[in-house]
Amino acid sequence: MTGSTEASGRRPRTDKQRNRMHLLQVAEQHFSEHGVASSLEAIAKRAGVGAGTFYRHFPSREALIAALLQARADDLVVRRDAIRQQERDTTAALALWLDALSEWATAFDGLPEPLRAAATEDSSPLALTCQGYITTTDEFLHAAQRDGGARPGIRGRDLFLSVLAMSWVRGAAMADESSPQALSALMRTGWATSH
Amino acid sequence: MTGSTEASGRRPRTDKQRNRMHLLQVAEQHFSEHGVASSLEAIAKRAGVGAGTFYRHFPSREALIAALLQARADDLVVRRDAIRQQERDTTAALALWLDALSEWATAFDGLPEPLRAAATEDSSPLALTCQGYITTTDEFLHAAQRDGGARPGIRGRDLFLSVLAMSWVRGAAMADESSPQALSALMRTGWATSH
DNA sequence: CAACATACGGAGGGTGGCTCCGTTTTCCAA
DNA sequence: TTGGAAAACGGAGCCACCCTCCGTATGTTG
Repeated sequence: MTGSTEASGRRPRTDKQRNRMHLLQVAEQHFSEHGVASSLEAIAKRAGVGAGTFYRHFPSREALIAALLQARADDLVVRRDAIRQQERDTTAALALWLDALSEWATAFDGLPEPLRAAATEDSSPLALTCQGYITTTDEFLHAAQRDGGARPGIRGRDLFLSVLAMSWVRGAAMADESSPQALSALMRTGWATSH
Repeated sequence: MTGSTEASGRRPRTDKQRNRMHLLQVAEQHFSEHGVASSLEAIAKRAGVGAGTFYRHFPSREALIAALLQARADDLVVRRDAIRQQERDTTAALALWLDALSEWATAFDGLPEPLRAAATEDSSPLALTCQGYITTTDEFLHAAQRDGGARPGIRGRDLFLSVLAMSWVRGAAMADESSPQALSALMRTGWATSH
């Protein structure tokens, strides 16, 4: 994936690769501690790198987030495939997939915000990622709808956005123990059929 | 309400009142155009007022938002009372109230964000406002639950947060025509009983 | 119309995003 | 091995924004 958009014949310089890796590690740590809205300069400094270098690697906050999520994409694909193979009940499968998505969307504090933006703006580095997961959601959803486990008239996009919304609320409702659970249940009742 | 927390005997200076009114008008306009996350300095400048004056009137963005919402509080109270009197079906009443809340929460772009924060942090100027509406939601909800129109095990707080979440998503899903509707339906299905 | 309280203005300090360009490092070919 | 072109780096610097502080101006009251 490194240098995917570069058409040049020469492979990237080693110091570049090294810096990129290091920045990603530091960013992962920093975002885990302070959320994705925290200072990018702080990350650069913590990585012992100039601001210029940082922005050359990741031109925007979203680009950095996209790069970090890339690493977790594999996990999600694995879970998706595991659900597909192990869970024959399409309704349960959809529920499991939404759980996985929800977990993914709360990997960092404040993550739902840029994800929501990316789900509508095509120009974001995160847009492609979101689009992929929306499609996957659509697949699970269609299967469940075909089997009568999910209401018709709902689209994958709606469910994806709902997951983001619930994850967004969860970030605030942490103080309250039971709200996240209640909200998940409410959402599930929303898409599932009533038997 | 003006000067509610001031215990002084003397009434506020006229220029202060004038500035406050003017700032509120300008802020209303500016937030309507650019959302509640836009620059406060811009509002001060647009109002022809120094930064100091601005912050003396509204020490924080949240304080300004709270003041702006204060004006709309009357509307909501009127709607609440109208629903209580005119709608005898408690389930429909709850639905109407949630619609009203949803409209309120989307008065400005980006409003759900500070509202969510206020719903959990007591120290916010918005906290009291949110708490009041949560209580009202609880009242409508309890009535509906008593009549079997809403599922048990849900709390007003959960519904309030759900409304915020849906409003939050709506801000992004605008490009898409049907998503808001789909999400509202999904949420309603979530709290209503199935008959 | 003092003189006192109150409010105003805007300079200025701090933070953070992002750019630009002189310097350094890497790499490859001779 | 080495010369030099290409690629990256570093951080000074600019801009936008938040917010505070204090000298100045303006109401207010006796």
